Amino acid sequence: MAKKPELCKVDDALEILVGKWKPLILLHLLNEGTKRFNELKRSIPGITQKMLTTQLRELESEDIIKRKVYAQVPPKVEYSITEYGRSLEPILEAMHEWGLKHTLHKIEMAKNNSQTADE
Amino acid sequence: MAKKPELCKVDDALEILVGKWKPLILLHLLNEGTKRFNELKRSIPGITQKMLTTQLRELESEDIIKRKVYAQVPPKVEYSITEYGRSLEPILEAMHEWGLKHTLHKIEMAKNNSQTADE
DNA sequence: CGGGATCCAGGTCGATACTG
DNA sequence: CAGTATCGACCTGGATCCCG
Repeated sequence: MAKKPELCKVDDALEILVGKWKPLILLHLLNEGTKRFNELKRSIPGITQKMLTTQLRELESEDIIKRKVYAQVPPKVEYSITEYGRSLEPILEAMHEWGLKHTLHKIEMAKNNSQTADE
Repeated sequence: MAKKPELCKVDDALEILVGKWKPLILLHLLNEGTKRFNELKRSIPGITQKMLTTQLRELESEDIIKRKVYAQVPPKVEYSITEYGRSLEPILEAMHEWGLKHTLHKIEMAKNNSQTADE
């Protein structure tokens, strides 16, 4: 852990990951490689076209994903993880593992609280 | 990486960490142990009392930090990381390291873009 | 097919003032 | 000292409609 709070770069990493759909988008591209726009849209139930577009654009602007446009009709656009973006995989993995434990931890906390409340 | 997107728990971890001041608060408590309310406030320039209070309350509700109140006048309240909260340290560390690299990566990208623009 | 443009609701955050 | 209460600005995200 860095000893100088004023040099803390955690927020820089968070900015990349924060966004209602970004973790899911990254998960799909990491697991399944290249995907087209509508493939992604179908893979992520509930997302709107607008949100998919904006979140993809934000990830692209940070060089996390790559956008490849084919000059043809009908249009074809493919998205994939960049080599650089793949460096986020361990962090996402760690957060997922922690999230799993946290789910169990919350159940434990709820049990203890109800016991205390019963006394 | 989990193969089932619908079971992705990254967002659960993200929810704990997201908040304008939470990484900084955690960093201070991880590095320096127990701290009083106003000690934290002084350690984090720019934060308001309201924000410090609400972010501390949120972290406390997830069992990440512990709040100890001394029944005395003037009031004295101490905050510290819980054992459970300490399990976040590797993730924060990884995000900090990634953030450092990302800062350099952005500089590289900016160089390449300006070169391309010059052509 | 893969978007862009617009409008709007809800939440986050900051400034300020007050309190036991 | 360690909060709480209130108000308002800003931003994110959702719904909807249009376009090459």
